[in-house]
Amino acid sequence: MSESVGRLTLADIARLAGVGVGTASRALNGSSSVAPATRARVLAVAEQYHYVISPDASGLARGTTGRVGLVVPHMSRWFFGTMVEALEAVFRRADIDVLLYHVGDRRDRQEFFQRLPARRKVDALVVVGFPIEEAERQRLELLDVHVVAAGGQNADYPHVSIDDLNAGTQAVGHLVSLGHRAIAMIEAVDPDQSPSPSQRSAAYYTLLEEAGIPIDPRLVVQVDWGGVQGAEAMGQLLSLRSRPTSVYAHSDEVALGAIRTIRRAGLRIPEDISVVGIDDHPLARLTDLTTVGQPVWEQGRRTAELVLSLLEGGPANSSVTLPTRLVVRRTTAPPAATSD
Amino acid sequence: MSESVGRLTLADIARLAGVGVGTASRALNGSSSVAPATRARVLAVAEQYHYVISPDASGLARGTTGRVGLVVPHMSRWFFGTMVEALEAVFRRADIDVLLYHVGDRRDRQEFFQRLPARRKVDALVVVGFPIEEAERQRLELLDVHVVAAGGQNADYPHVSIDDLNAGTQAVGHLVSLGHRAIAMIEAVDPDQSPSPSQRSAAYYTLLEEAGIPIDPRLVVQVDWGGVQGAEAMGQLLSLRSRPTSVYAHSDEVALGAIRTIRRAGLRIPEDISVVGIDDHPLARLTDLTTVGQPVWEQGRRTAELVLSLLEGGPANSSVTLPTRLVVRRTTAPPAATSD
DNA sequence: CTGTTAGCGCCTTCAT
DNA sequence: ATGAAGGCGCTAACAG
Repeated sequence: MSESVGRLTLADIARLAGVGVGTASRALNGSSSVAPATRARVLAVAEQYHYVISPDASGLARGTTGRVGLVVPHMSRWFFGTMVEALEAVFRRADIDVLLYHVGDRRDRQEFFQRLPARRKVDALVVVGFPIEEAERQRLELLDVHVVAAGGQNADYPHVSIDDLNAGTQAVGHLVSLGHRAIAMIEAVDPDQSPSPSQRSAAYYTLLEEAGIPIDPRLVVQVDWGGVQGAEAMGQLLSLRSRPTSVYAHSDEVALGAIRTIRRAGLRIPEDISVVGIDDHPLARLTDLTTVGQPVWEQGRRTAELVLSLLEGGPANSSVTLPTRLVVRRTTAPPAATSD
Repeated sequence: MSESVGRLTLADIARLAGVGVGTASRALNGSSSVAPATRARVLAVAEQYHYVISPDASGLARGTTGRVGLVVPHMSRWFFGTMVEALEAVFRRADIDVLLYHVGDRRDRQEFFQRLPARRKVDALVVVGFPIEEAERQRLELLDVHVVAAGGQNADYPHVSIDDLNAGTQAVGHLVSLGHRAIAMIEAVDPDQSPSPSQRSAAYYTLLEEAGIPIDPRLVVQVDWGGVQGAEAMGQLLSLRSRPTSVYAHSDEVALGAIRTIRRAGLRIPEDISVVGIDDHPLARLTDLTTVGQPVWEQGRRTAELVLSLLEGGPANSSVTLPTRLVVRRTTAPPAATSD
């Protein structure tokens, strides 16, 4: 014999099992119309020779890739990592492979949409955590596959995310109802994204207005996403003549940075200053940070399920908004009584 | 005309450009032997119709997949995320796609090696951050592709990583040279991994012995990887009759948890207790944690390059060990003078 | 340099 | 239920 080496093909298995390639194929794919005995024989041979069908050849003939692409702007951040984990988990169960596309900075991103490296390689694309611009959307059409967005508002595509406006309202509302009036906000923007007007910020303005609290522009600081930036922003806030009694940060990571600065300045939390973030990052629990939790894993899971549904011809208009919830821990309290 | 809809094929492009499929193929693939004018024409047509070659069909004919698989035990942790980012960056530049396989817990892992979902789908496999067991190694042979390990000692495969023994030595050595003798160690083990005897622990024992410091088993606590676990371990350490003057944690995340417990207990760092970790996690900088930095991105980059080299027929025995370096910040200091 | 022709490994009618 | 044959989209070897 000569095929002791090299990869066996379907034809080999068929011959070895004494059937035609057609039957072999059907048997391996669990097609209904195959005699149980025949199937067993084929399966046995395949098993014995450690044979598995070539997904690429199969896909070529079938017209599908069996893959989905994930476009992610960050990998080393909890939110995105968790999201990817959830997505992968669902896709894996459906026997779909995950192709990873990292678009770190603006250049990566531009190149991704220009070259479209995912062309002809995926059955669907999941965009995680950033809004698609119109020009990008047009490029994506060339992919000619389903596109869904996860964890970011993307009006153009079916998406699953949280209600940022509501999340922000829960955070700021908590501060307001605690009696705070000098409420600062640290806006976190992704330096590599178009600085879209955040709903998390909108919540702040709306709520303060409703509470009859005049907006003090000096209490609003905008920084790049991240702990160090949060720390710096807080430094700025502390240097203010009339220091805020509370801080609303757009994310826990930023909040943690702020907390560090506050502590270093010798101030106590929450006695002197209250801090609230958004996310319910694992570190929030560790540091007793009051925050607005968002179901990250769930967002990933639902997104993947949405994709699977679309792949099976399901309706394309089924976006999902998941609830967030205020998690009160120990970085918030009523403001200290002052002689103001 | 009829092919205004549906995906164009190479044959279409060839016809449209007035050449044979062979020439079209060569032109698109940048093969040398094609008249500049001809190539230009083909490229123009392809461009005009937004045509790109089918990677799967191409791969089928060529015998390669153009993909590599990444096997990762965690996605939401900084170390792994960064690693993946680095790997992806290099592979992308080489026009190689990245298939992601997440093996979270032991069951995932077992299933991965049992089913080998990557079979026939990748040209190489990169195992990130965990040691391969013998049984698993045998299964991997069925993949019949290059396997390389990143960020973990895998004697069986070419790998790039740091020298854990050395890293630990730098950390503990720092404490010893500072004058500490009551040095505690918080060992971090991944609950989903085989609890291999860590070199980071070996460093501790060796160094203490060399310094003539008797080993006190109560000063060594083993916990699952993570901040909360580190915090708990520290609680245990603080409840000891003779409290340690310093703590060596296997990772920054664990160290940060420990720090939290220390602060909560009303003790000062580094005055009352020194803390040193390993990794140089971004948070370490934010929190002024003394640590032993390891070049994570670099490990990923080198690993990917090693893979590319292997794919081009390079030597298979070129493992790489990257240096770590002590980063002294503000959580370590000489022990307070006692009347001991 | 370029056109033609076999495959690459599998799926899917179409008959039987 | 099963075998035979055509086709999926592309590459490579061969003649020119």
